[in-house]
Amino acid sequence: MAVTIRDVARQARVSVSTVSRALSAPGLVKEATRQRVLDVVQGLGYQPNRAARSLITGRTGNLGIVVPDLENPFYPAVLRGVQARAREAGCAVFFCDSREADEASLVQAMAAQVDGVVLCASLLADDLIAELAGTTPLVLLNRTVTGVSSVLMDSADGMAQIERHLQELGHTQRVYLGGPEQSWSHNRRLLGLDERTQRLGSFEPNFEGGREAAERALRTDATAIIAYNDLMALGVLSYLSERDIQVPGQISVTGFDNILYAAMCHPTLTTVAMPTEEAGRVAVDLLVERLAGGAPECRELPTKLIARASTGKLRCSID
Amino acid sequence: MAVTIRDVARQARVSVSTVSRALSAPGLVKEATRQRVLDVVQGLGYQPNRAARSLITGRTGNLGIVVPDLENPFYPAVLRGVQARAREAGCAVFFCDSREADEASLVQAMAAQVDGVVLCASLLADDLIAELAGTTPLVLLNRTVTGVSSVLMDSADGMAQIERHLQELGHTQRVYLGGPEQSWSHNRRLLGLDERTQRLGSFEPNFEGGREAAERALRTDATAIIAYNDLMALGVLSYLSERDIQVPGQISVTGFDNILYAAMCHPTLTTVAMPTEEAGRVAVDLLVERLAGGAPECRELPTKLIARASTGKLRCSID
DNA sequence: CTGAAAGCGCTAACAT
DNA sequence: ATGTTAGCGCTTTCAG
Repeated sequence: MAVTIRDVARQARVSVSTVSRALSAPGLVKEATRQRVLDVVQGLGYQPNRAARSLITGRTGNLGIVVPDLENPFYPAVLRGVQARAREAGCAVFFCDSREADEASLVQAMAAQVDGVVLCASLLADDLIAELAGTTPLVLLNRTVTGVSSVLMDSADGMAQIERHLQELGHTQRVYLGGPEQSWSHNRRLLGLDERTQRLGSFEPNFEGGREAAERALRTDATAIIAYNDLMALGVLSYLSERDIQVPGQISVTGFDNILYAAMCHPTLTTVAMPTEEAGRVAVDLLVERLAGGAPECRELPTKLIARASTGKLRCSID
Repeated sequence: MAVTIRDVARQARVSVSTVSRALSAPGLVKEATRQRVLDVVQGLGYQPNRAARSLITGRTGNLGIVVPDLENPFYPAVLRGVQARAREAGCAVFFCDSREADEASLVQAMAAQVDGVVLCASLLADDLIAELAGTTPLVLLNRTVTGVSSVLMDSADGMAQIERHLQELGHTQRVYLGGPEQSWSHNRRLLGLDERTQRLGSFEPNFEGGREAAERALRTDATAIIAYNDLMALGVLSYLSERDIQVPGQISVTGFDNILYAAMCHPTLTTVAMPTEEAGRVAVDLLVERLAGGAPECRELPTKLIARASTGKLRCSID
């Protein structure tokens, strides 16, 4: 069996309560005693049993995060931010990809063994989320529900920046390839979209979705394609390249998220940088504040256009 | 407070032990009683307290995974496999990116609250890993240490397939851009490399590393560049594209891993498909077997060349 | 400042 | 087949 608090107590010639205090309430113990205990702890390699501790305190020291799609590099980036900050707060973090099961049951399952969970880009109904938030401290990411903390990225402004950029380049015929209709991000982006920009359906927010969308987009007379996210934009790029359509010579393309790959593809993708890691960190901050008894809070992080090679000045196409 | 086993017992008019058995040893309880208990459990929304359970059983029902770099799409893919299988086994999973801290301490920290951990592509010394494996059930991924379970992907054969492919295309001048020297995968790939292929240093296994490596590769007279992994290959592609070097017209390029982007980039990348998700699942299987008292075991998964557009027949370059 | 003792919610003997 | 009971390792009153 592993070394327990009793072993430490015996060897340090104090009671178990003193050991406990020396570790979790240093102020309540005489410095000399504390030092002695700490030495023994060190020597024995004692690690408090978390199960026993949380059985009594009701806290686990763990957090959970539920993301919609680990395959979208956006989420691993959020994960990293979450993990980094959680570590600082002394928490370990569970993860779940919600393609495995429905979000609600995943959150519920996690709730049993974490102090709080970060739920990303959830498509659940408002009341369901509110209900979950009643069960376990919840922080939403790119989603809002009244009374629930959330970390937002300013999608509307990001989209507005794209529109401005495209307009400066002379593109009057623009088309937006939409993401999931219920998605908060999609709807926020709509807010930043120029009313003259044509909206085209709702597509899967991935590479394949982008390819499908591109096919539809080509049937319009648009000279600029605004994709819901980078993954879709990549699909668009791939589709156009197959058809030997020059980007940005004939058509300009923009993405959204600034995933790593946006800088690696050809042509490099004009997109909107999302503060993903930062958002992950802030989500943990909000969770921690919540656990400390704070009120729900929303924080919106700025986004920024990254102009790259996939957008260019409008040229009169000759065909 | 949440509903406890006593509440269930009271309402079902049985003792707590019967409730406990009805849930964890169905065979020991009369069907009728069991049903009654289950109904009450359902009605009350009872969820056993995991801390209490693990305090006594010594099991947590949790697994951990430590990866070297979440930014490499390879690892999110492994994560998904791990999570999927872990869910089937009723386990939740913790994750850690080892850029946060050194692998050993991460594993050690996890060990305190999981039944076992999957350690991916570790660069730790053999004896350190063996030591960790003594502390907590461990399964290595793409790494071997005697006496420790591991899931391997056949890198040597994958590399051999690349070599064959390139040779069939007529490339006699080939250069290999190496990954981290201590890395098991790197060394296995070396095993599949033709002895006539030139080896070029050791680079960071990411996009930037690929760009640096490309610059070096261009100083050789190679007509085919074999990159350690896809991320590096993408860096190579980007570098060559900037210098207007045609791929595969002037130089062929191969990657390794078959990350999603390998199919999205331009030209699409010839690479070796790694069974990432499968490996994640197998890792969990091995862990579960280990926990059930099985002996350490190694499992090697096959790899497969995916020929795409970045490789082509050798043409006499005119310059 | 320190110790003794009472549980946290559950499982696993041990009875019946 | 079911009930009783003794802890798992820890924190936290309550006394001193």
